[in-house]
Amino acid sequence: MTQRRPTSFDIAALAGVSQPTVSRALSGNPSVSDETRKRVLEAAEQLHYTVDKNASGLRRQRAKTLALLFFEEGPETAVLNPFYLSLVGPMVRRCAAHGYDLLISIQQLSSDWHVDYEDSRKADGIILLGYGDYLEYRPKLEQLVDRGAHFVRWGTGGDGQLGMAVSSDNERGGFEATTHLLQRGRRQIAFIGTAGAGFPEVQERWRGYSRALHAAGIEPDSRLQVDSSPDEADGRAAAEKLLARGVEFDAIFAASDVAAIGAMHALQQAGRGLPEIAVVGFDDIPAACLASPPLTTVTQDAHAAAEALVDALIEAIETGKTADRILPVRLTVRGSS
Amino acid sequence: MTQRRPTSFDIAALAGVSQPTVSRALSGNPSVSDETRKRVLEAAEQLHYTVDKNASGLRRQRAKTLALLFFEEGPETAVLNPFYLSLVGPMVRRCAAHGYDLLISIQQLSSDWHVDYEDSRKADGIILLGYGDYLEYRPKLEQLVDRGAHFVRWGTGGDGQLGMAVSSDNERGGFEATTHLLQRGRRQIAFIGTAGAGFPEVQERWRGYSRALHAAGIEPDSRLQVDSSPDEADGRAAAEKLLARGVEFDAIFAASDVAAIGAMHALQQAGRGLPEIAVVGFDDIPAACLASPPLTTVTQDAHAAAEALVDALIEAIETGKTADRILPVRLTVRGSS
DNA sequence: GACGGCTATACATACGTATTCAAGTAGCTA
DNA sequence: TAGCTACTTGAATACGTATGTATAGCCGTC
Repeated sequence: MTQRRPTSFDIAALAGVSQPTVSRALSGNPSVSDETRKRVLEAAEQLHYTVDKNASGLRRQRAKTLALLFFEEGPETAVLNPFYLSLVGPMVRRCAAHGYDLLISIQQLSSDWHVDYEDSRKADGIILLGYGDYLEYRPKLEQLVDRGAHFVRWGTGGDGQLGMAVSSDNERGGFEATTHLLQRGRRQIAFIGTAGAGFPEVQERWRGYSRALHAAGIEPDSRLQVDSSPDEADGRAAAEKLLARGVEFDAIFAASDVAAIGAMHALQQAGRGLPEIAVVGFDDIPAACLASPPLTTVTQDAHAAAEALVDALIEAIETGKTADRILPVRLTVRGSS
Repeated sequence: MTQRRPTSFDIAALAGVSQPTVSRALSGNPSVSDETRKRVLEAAEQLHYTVDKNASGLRRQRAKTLALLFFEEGPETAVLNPFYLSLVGPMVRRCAAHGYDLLISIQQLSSDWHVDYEDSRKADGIILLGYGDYLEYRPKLEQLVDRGAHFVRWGTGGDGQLGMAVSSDNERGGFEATTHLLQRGRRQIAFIGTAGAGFPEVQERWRGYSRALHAAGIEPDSRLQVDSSPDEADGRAAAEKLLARGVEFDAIFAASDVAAIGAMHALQQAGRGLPEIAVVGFDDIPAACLASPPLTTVTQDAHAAAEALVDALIEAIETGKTADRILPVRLTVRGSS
């Protein structure tokens, strides 16, 4: 027997007040007397009343919901980036703490995602997660700005980029990882990752790597750099390429954990794993400590990242203030170095 | 310059019809003439009109949204189960294909999650993800049923359980994994996992394991079974316990990948990894193929699982039909066996 | 040619909330 | 006691859509 769910009128009747008073009491409006508020809350409790999201959103033109947008370049079957996935939990919790819901969506780059969410009032703001160069998406971001939409993206900010950005201190991470390897006595440190244009984060990591080498009086050797996307097979191929080149190297700094793990596999297969060649990754995905040896890596704090993204977006929505944020990183030393 | 977003009245004015006609034209109501529908669609396109979710949901008392509910037993910092996380992507896509949105939420077991979602009309149905025994939550599920809520859960169904269930064929998976090890010539196969009451899935996997042993004329040995939760450290501890018992064994079947990887680490540390002791896991989490050696495991098809959950729930919402679903599993042989 | 049946559209309304505005009450001063 | 303020509460309304009911036009039939 499913009875109709209670409305604010039912609460009002039970508490002996009017519907507007119920609304005010529940939303914390200070003009309601303590005594009345107490009666209303009791009535609401008793009837298991909860505010109707649709009605509330319609009335106040705000959904109290954020949309999390995963960019996707490959086919539909692609696995989502594990670091991004690890942000989901903390984001949901942070949203809940602010009284927001989180809506998840995956979008092909080619689609009309820019009209989807903000427009249909399902969400008050958008969190964009996707590797790559945001310049490519600039026209879409411009549309968002035109429509007065709020959004944050994960990635490097600065230099005329649109909207807010939250990112790790990639340069610092690259510097620390490389310095760590130098301190371990490594001298010929290879870099796996696509440091070219279009991958600003990897580029920053490379700059940190380069700075650390210079600080130790070493000139970066272009023969020790191999392009690789964050992908196990790609990392493996990159390491094989390095081995095939015949250039001596005693360590690898990979711009992503997944590539680092692939590289370790290739090294082990060639019989040149530890202690001959040390490996350091970047990201600290959950699988990093499951690898063997467990991967030394630059930890991006998923909690901090998730909270910064959510906080920045909600602040923009509610106060209009916008500011980029750069999060500290930390080297996590495990067995692979 | 952010102008007001267009409503169905704006479209109506532009197309020279009434607002109801716009609504009918856009929702595919057959009583609208083709000619009129065409004009309406053009006008909608021109103004970038999209239906207001809140108003629509309020009017039709349906949100066109599903809620994905992660159960959580530990502290707030706990990492979400990787298999569940890998369902998120496919679920989102499947929901989108049905015209639904997906809302994500994490709930402590103790909280009032049962009133949250369905009740506030944020979602038309709930997908429950969480290890453990649903009997424990029975009172909450009963409340959901009482209120006429729709929900599916991932886990074993049957025997008087409430609501719909979708699960892998756990018994079959256990059987295949064990048979595979037997075919590889292994005879003393240990089982890592809590097979007792309260963990019906693990229990089923154990039954498959047991059936395979019997089929080979082997009696399961209770000294070869160790409890373990799906956790790296726990799996490691379980393997150490096995080693300490001094009972001979030449293979391990672990009821979860994470425990299997932990066990492999313990074995390697003790110098008793491959080829001495083979390991097979269950789940096929993304990290399984990153382990070294890559883990042989029982693959639960995340795509199929996600689609089955979403399809079952939407069918229940829209047609009222409910039916449990059991998904086939498949052994993925990698290096660890 | 009147009437029934059919099609396509318009009119009116309801969904449940939040907020504006008005009104009522009590407390206080002159 | 009149008048003013501060504090609560209620009445009325709007948010944008979907749908039940009514209406207008049209065709065909006896």
